[in-house]
Amino acid sequence: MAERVEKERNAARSRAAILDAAERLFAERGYDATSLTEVGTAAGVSRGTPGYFFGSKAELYRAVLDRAFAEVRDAVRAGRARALASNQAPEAILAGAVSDYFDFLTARPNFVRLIEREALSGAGLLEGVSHLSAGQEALAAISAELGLDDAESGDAAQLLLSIISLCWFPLIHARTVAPAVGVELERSADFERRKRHVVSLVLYGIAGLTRTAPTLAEAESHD
Amino acid sequence: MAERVEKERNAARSRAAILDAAERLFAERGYDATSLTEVGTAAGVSRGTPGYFFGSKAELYRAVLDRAFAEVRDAVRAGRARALASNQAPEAILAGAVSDYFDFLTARPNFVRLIEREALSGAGLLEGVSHLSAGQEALAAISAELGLDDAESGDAAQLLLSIISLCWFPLIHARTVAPAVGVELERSADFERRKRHVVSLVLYGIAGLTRTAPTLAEAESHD
DNA sequence: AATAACTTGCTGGCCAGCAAGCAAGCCTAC
DNA sequence: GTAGGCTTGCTTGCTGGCCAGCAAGTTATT
Repeated sequence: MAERVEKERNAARSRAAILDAAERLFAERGYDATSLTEVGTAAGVSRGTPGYFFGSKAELYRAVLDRAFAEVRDAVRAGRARALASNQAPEAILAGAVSDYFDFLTARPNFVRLIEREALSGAGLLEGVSHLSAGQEALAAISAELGLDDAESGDAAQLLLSIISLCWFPLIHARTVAPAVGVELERSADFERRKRHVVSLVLYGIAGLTRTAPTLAEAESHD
Repeated sequence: MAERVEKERNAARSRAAILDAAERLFAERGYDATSLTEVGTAAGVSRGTPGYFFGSKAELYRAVLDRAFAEVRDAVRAGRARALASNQAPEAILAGAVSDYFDFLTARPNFVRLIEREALSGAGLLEGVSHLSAGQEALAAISAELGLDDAESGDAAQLLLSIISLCWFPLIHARTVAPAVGVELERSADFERRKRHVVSLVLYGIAGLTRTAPTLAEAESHD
């Protein structure tokens, strides 16, 4: 068998391997529960190499986050450009965007888990990161799509947050809350059904929200 | 100064204080990042007392989860009973339930964070816990409320999961995703606005979903 | 072309620090 | 005085950071 895998020295390759391994381990087990020894082993290098390249565990973690955010930001931009280029109706574009976002997150469980862990840890690192721009771009896109002016963009932000909530949640709670309320999310067909439900809900919601004009305060009928 | 606060021996009191402190610390910092020394200090007992009462760190954690779940299950039952007793229209009941659930979670950040951390850690402990019953009860309530029979209860489950997603997310991501997309959640007025949006979205969604009869497959207009 | 001087990728031993768990013992209420 | 509530001393295991060192290049000099 080919035991002669790849043993030539290659800093770029090692760095990338370490980043990959660290991203997976940090996402799966969390920062504290991941040792640099494990990262090194998973990356096919020695215990000391992660420290050699990244200085400290904290800096390695930071590097993992930076790379992940950069990837997401690029994807959001690409998706927005694609939506702008197409000449579909606003509702179809929205439906497509929601569907694409759902798929995007589903394909990147590491990213979702990393952010989730960050949120639980106080999110100190996220504040400085350039991630905000991706959200702002998405918000502008949705406001434009729905034809809302600045005064109403608060509603667009609320809607965007709802879309994110709906796409995000199944990825975290596929084995906790979802089965507890009778939603299976084991097979990909289950995820497809979930996605269709989310898209439908968002579309019906938009229809209702835009019908009820500027502010939607009077939709409330409770206490 | 009154250094003589409360020094009488009281096992029940100490147990409860340890559970309270552990719940807070586990929720805020996570399992790994919380030491039994910290739990003891926060509970006003010594380093060794948590171990004395609960045997091990893992068993203490388990006890924290059990107590939290029991509280939630009771709250769900109480809320359901209240809804059944009232004679409001289905939509009003749903709106009230969503609003109440939103408030319930907002008042229990520890619970939300504990479950979130469990979900990220593989959720081994949640499978056995009696938490499932709360979800099933809520599901039955919603199905009955919307007048869905068993064949359609899958849609009710999807809707329930959406409601939970929408109420859950702002609590986790008030300082991460929410500000990134332009939704402020700092003050309670911000949370009120968010709650109103969620209730509206759910109501509009229900209107759309129930209008489109048994299965809502054809609501899809994308790829 | 050959060799010496130097850089860079990577390893593994060492150490300080901290956490969990155990066990022996102290203190208080009965 | 004794049982149970509670503390404290200690062990053991593990982690991250530091560092010395080595080997595989790379550059400069002849």
